[in-house]
Amino acid sequence: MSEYERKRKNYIRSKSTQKIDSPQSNDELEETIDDKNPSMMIDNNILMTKTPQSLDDLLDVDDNNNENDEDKEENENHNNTNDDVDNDSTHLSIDDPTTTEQTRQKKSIEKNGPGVLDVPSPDVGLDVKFGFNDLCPVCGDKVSGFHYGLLTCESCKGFFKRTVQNKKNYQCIDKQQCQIDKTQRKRCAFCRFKKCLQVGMKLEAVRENRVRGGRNKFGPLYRRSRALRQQIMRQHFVSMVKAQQNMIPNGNGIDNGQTSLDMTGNGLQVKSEPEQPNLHPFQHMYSSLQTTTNINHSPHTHHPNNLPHHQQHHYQPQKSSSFPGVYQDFFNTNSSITNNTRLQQSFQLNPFDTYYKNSSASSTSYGHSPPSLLLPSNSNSNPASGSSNSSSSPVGQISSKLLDYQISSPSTTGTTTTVNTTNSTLNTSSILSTLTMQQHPMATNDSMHTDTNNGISSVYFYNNQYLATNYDMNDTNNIPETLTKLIESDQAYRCTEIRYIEDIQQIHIDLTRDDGDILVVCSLLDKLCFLMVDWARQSLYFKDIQIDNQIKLLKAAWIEILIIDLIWKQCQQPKETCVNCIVSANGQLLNINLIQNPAVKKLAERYLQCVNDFRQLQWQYPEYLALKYLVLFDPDVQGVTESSLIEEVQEKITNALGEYTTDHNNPSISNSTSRSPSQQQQAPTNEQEKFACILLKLPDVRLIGNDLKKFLQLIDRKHDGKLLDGCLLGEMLNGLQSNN
DNA sequence: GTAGCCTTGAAC
DNA sequence: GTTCAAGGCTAC
Repeated sequence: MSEYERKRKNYIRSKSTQKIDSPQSNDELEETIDDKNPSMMIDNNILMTKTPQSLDDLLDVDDNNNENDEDKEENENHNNTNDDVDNDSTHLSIDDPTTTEQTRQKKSIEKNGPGVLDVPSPDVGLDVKFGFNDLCPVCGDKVSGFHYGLLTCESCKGFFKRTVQNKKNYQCIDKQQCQIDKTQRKRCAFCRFKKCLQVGMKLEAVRENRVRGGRNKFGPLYRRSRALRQQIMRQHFVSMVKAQQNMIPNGNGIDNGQTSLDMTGNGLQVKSEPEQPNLHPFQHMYSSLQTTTNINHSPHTHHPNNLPHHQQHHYQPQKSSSFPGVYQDFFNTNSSITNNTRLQQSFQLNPFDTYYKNSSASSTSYGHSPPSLLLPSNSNSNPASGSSNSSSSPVGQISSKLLDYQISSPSTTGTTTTVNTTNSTLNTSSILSTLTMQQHPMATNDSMHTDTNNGISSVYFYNNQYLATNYDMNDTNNIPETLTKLIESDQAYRCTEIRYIEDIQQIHIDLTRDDGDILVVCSLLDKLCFLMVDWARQSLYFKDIQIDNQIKLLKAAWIEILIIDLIWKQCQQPKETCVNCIVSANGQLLNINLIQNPAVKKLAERYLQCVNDFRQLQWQYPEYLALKYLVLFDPDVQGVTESSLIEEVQEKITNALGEYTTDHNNPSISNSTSRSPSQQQQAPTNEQEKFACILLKLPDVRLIGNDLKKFLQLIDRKHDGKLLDGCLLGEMLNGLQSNN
């Protein structure tokens, strides 16, 4: 019997001795509140007195039942209190879910009246407890609880503990890419441990002094993880309920706006077994989200230098360390645990580093001059091109021109806006601070139409790179309001962005150069940073956040947003036209076979794989936008003070994305006629999984972003920090440090 | 070495 | 007092 089952039985046993009508304890209530979005609580209260009018209503009912394991059962018991449900029925929910479900639905109808059906508890209807909610992200075995930062099985917990405590040094006899699952997890300890780290298990949670008992400092993070998990479960549940609606006879498969599940007279219809989803990806998504929220932005990052003093000796990845080998390899290859690359500079771990040590002669010259960058042809669009700038770095000097232009660009509104710097402790010498405090020149319709000869064609040309070829802007049917707003906000920005596009498009990258044309690449990235900040500071919701928090969010998310933008752009190109090529932001096709640095080439290959994965998902413009916002609005970013507001936005967008993917993933619903032939050939993704699959790509994006950052930092270091000195890219690369 | 179960104790 | 995520124990 697993620990989980034992606990479950113990729990049921303990419940059997409780009074049925015993009130919920304060602790339980606090935990319930703590794990939920406050808005959900309000909705739940409302739901107590009204008929659910939408799936969201139903969802919130589900949420009421959908606590973490014990909490969930707790709620079930309390929800059933009025029904005088005995403990046998609770027990039956394990052994005979069908019977229990029928009973539950009957009781639900009796309790709520006709037309109101409680959403089946995941425990009995969706088998969440034994589904994606309980699969170890490392091996897929059954989860036994939170261990070292995330939900894992007992064996991986033990394995992780043994490895860290005993300073194991594993080796992989293959290519360090072994499949880790329940049956094969013993085969390769190296890859198993690697996966443990990749999914987010925390080294620092293993106690150096081996003190038993007690709780650790991750409590709040664990709670947040639970909240995220519940959020995902809710979305998943919406997908299934909607899919199920479409399958119900006489349901017409059409959402006529009356989305409440009126099962009057046939309460068991909903019992028709929901299509059992492939649940495993959700577990990975969950762990990925944990990775997203807990690793890189967490104050408890894996990085050794962030560890408590008493644990530091565990993680000194220096050659003389008593803890060598495996950690060096993982710090080297697993960027998910090495966000703060600057702190790693004392040890050589990165393949980029090795390469550049071996090829220093080719990487130190600035001899190649990118004329389009250093001397923007359109001097009119750069009124401050001759401005003074203290930056002496090549990229910094280039950036200053765009920065000066942006700072000096007049507001088209003709009004003066006071920037909200309340409570701000900004370092106004920072480029990012300066940019975020700028009043944004809002778009006007004129900006699209005044220049008939150049403007519109450019706008269309440019927008065609960003707007989905398979997305009809006029088709706003079934688009959640939140996403509609995002789209409007994004479109407004695209009109202003045109000012910079020409400058970007003039860039030319020559990959055949010995140095990979790194200066030009950095310059392009630097400009993209400007555009990204420009985009963010006028974006919906982001404008409402204090500027110092805006800066922190941007510094945490910038590279992932850039990568998502690039991937999106590439996805808009027919696959056949860019085989083995990266579609650069300047429109250039970069053949990765021309990349000479093997590490960079490998990174490029991973990027293209990621692009391919997104292609297969057939993600659409609203989904792309939502993903960017989800990356940007990360409440776990270190030092952010408006976490609840940010989390609120995150949840809002998550819900909207879930709703949209459910409504638009069905090829018959989405605008399949406008898909490219290559897209039509792609097998449509299971509609119940698309939401998860999209979010599942975020860890990949993060890994690619982290490796890219490491690469850029190494390049900069190779040039004594002068390559990116004084430019926005350099500032972004320094991450949160400069802001703390 | 693995993995299931047990014990512990700080946080709640 | 309860919870739950640590470490420990031990059969395999």
